[in-house]
Amino acid sequence: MTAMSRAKLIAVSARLFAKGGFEATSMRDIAGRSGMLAGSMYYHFPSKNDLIAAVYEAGVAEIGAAVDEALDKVRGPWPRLEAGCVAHLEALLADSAHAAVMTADLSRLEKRLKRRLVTLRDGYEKRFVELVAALPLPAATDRSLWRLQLFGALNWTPTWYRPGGKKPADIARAMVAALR
Amino acid sequence: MTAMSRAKLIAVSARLFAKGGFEATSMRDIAGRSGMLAGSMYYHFPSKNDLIAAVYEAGVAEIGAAVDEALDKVRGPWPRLEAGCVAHLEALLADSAHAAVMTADLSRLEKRLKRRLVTLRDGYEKRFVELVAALPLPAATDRSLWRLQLFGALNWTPTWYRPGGKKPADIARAMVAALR
DNA sequence: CTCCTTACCAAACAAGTGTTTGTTTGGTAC
DNA sequence: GTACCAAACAAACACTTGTTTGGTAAGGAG
Repeated sequence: MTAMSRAKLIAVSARLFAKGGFEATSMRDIAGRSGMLAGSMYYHFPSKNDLIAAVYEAGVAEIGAAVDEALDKVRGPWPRLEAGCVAHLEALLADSAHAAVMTADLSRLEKRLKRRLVTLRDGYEKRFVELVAALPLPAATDRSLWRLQLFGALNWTPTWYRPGGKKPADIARAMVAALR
Repeated sequence: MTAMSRAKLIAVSARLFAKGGFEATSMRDIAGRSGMLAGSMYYHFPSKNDLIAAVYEAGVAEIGAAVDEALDKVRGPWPRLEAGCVAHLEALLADSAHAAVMTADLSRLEKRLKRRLVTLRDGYEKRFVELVAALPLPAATDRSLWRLQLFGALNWTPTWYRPGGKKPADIARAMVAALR
């Protein structure tokens, strides 16, 4: 079935992209771990860029769904922000997940592809813009910068996080609390 | 003179590494912008990894000196942390500087090289460990996580910062203030 | 004037890149 | 049983990568 191979390629790609970045991961790497040869992937995806886009889209969909589900259960501005951040960080640090590609560096991708991915990412981050807008923060607060600060701290965690220490959810909660 | 070409290669490499990462920047890129051919660089550096190490070392030295100088002028735990963060962020966002390589991703470098760079980086960050240790924070605060949160927010800024908006120093001050 | 070092060029190397091509396989529909 | 199609293989494409090699102009030392 087409769908099965396609899904497998996306899953394998997500894992490799998250670990090594887009450029350092070759089509042969992905193909090998998916049980096929590099050329065969071009039956499923017309180019590497299209594969990257598909993986990113899957990642955004996954983390977006996780955050939305978490938000549905909670009421009140601060608890909602906290729940969103917990879901966000848990998705980022779950090694088997697609979502980790979201912290990948987009700067050296082709302009068209980059625009597409940035649009996807912005659509996801809109949730957090609204969550921050609902907070009762001091009037002088630059909410845009405040959100970037929170997001930066969360998105930076993959660079230092090691399984076995504090749990992702506890990290996220502590970070929200520190900014409160 | 050896020293001149060497310094030029390091400066050019720093700029390109900061913009495109280590892997995406080729020896031919660097050589071309330095007025020589790729092979000629091997007179100055035995390998690309050695060049990377030299650039990183220069970056750490530069940002370390900037932070130390800023700290010398200020007294009191909070003002000192603020001054350190301002110097840190200004060095990161100054496009001509070497220091921006410090936010580069080290994960896919060779293990030996990575260890060397991590050691350099830890030596630099020690300053901030001490700055945070001196703060009068609530007893329950996890200072290690608190510092990682601050550093993450600062180090993430290069991904969204655009010249023309808030000045780096103001961003750094706002981030310290938000965590206070 | 000769010798030697410095600093570089020009050209090639093997390995790896994304991608294209022609062909083969297994299965399903008429 | 003949057609067709999905899905893959095998091999090559042109190109880029870090690195190596042999040669060479410039300049100072003896």
